Amino acid sequence: MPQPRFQRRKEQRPAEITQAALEAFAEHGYAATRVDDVAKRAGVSKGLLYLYFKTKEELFKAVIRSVVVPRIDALKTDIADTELSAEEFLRGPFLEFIKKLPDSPARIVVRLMIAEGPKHPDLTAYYCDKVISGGLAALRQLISRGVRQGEFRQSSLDEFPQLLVAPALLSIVWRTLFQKHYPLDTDKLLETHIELILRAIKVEQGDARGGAM
Amino acid sequence: MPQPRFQRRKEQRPAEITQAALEAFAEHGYAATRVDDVAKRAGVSKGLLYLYFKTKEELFKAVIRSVVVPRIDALKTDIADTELSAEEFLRGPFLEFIKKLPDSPARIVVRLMIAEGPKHPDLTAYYCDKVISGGLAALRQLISRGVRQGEFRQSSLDEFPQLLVAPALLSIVWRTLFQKHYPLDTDKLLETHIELILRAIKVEQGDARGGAM
DNA sequence: ATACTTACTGACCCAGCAGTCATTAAGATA
DNA sequence: TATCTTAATGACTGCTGGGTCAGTAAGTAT
Repeated sequence: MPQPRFQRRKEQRPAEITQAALEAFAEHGYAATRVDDVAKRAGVSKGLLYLYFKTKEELFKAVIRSVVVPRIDALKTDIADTELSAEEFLRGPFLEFIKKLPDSPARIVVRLMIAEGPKHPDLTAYYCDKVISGGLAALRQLISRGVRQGEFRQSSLDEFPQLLVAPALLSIVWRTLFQKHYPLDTDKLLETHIELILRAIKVEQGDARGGAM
Repeated sequence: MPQPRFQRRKEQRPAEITQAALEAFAEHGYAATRVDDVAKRAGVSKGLLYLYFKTKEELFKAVIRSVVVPRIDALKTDIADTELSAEEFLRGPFLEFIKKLPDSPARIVVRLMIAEGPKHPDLTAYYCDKVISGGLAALRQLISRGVRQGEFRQSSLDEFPQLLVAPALLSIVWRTLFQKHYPLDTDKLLETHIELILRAIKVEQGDARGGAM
């Protein structure tokens, strides 16, 4: 009794296809990936793919959205709900969060957004709104809390929360381009960064804990 | 009397073509740019372009090289030759240097490298060697000098000079993607960053810990 | 069973583009 | 001026790959 040549699985198809597309885009980038290749990876015909996604561009947007939404929501609720002090949060959950980025699908999304973003203004606006504004607002809130509670001195950091994540972006880019030519311990880099920032913004106590880092 | 239909200008052509290509790539990215469009921008026929560059990929590599080489050399000699103290150098020439990046062709090169780098290992190796290693070594040297002369305390920063330029990378990316949705004063961001880093690594006054560890 | 709906297939179409080459004319040489 | 070299042209080609659609068969209702 032969296997049926295919199964009808209307529900799962879109997710399977975006997952396959993510992998293909990760390897070749958007422009150089053939729709046919995505379909093959998903174990599906090209025709079916076009049944779920009107164009290659629509597929691209769906891929970005599928990765982006869950992650940023996690960080936002983390910051809102935590019991930790601002410093503890930065050293703990926040550091863990940015450490994971360079090996997560976020890496692929960042590369895709940088490469293709300018050609897709609506997608960029969406990304800006969902990821950037939301994420930065959450960080700003965290820093303000630190200032309010006397942990941190007043500084320009709450005007530029981007500075907290800049090294994460660098780590992501490094991983995609240089890691094998020029290895970099991104975990340690990110730890060092948090350490430096905290040293710069913490209110000085009389403690003069000036040890090397 | 009509203008001659074209002029023979063997010397200038390559530079004109790479310049045109840079502009075209900046607008559409590498893959989506047609060679014909580059030729038109350069005021030249496609055939001529192929006389100077064997393939589109060769043209791409030439573009990257044409932008990258002069800039990084400038920074390296600056650091080697300066009379300034390390702190003065960071606040002065270095800050100026990274402030210029987000509006310079470097922005385009960064985008192109992130998008296409993984597909061109030899180019990435070249870039890594010329730009990254060189630039980072120069920065490491600057920091070490600061430590040696008692300006800076020993820190992990000289292990990760990347942290000095991470916000510049972020500024570049921000400019290419979000600037019009979500304006950012990158100059001020970079100033803030230098300020924070210096506060973190400067030996505190009255603190006599020198170079020895 | 039988009829019916629709998820799914894959051969096909054709626009668009990298790369070629026979031809043209700018400018050097004498 | 006549001759030669080669920078420069642009029409042409072959192929790649996005997108289509007539047909097929999996599942469902009766």
